[in-house]
Amino acid sequence: MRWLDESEQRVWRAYLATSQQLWDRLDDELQSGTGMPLSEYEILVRLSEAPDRRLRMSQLADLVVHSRSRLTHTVARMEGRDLVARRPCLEDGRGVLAELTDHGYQVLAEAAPVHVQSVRRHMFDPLSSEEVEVLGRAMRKIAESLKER
Amino acid sequence: MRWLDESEQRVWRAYLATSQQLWDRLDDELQSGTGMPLSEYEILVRLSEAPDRRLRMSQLADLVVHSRSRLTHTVARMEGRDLVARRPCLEDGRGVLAELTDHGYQVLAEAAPVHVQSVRRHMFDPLSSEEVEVLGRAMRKIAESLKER
DNA sequence: CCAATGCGCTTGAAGGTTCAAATATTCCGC
DNA sequence: GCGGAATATTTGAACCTTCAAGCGCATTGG
Repeated sequence: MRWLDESEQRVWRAYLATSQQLWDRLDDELQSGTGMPLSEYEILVRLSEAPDRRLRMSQLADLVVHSRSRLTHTVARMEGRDLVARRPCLEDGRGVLAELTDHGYQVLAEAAPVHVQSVRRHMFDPLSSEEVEVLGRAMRKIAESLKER
Repeated sequence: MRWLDESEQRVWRAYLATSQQLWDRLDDELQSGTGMPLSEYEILVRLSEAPDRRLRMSQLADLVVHSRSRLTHTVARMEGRDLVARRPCLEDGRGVLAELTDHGYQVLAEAAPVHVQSVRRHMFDPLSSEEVEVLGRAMRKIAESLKER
């Protein structure tokens, strides 16, 4: 079995710590600007981009990388705040559609600039365009490899 | 206010989704191999590297990127499983030292190969050495920039 | 000295996520 | 069509994290 060498170790730890810190910061900035956690914001974004602002629960879960169960609970809470609504799916009686409400759209429209600014400031501004490019490629390669097995 | 363009958008989403999936996968593989979540494993690692296998609670919290409160609760649970012990800090009566127990060390030693293999497989194997290098640099730059404000 | 303020950590409750099991519907082979 | 396996989602309890408040020790300034 092969261990990580010094420099791999450094990369791995930088990645691990920084990815947490970055998430925490973006989440904080969004929450203090809008009261909404980043994980819920992502749900609004995905719905807003879908045809008729609707998606099946499981598609949505995959897009935002949540478990089915987590999404069910989260959507239930968001439904209570009138951000999304649930509708039965006509093509498949087992399915449920989550739909962005008008109010949800409003909230999203207010939150978006706050979030975009955070992302720009903390992720893109510190990096050269070459670094951004390689980072994107690296993440896509990792994602690709995660799909196998 | 400047929005993200197409390609920035792609990078950002690839980063966001993949970093979650990667964490989930590493966590799953560690848990199914050892029963321990990755977040607790990280605590054992940091303690094992500290002089006398001890660290102040707040240093440890910073290293693993947990809130103080979260660390208190987690260490309490781990203490119950005899992975760590708490000792008073002699230099500062307010402080508490978390110390790795022998049993904790054992558990760590068994878990480490499982985890290292996951990291190698899912993070390093898919990337060229140039990509690894740039990824490390990019994450360090982001971390640096997060420190300011 | 010793009050006042701050720091390090903990507490308990509220909130969110996971886990295993339940429900309902569809799909498949016969 | 019908029974059985598979799929989509939900449920509720256990578990973990966050949040606000609290406790005790340390430090500082008068």
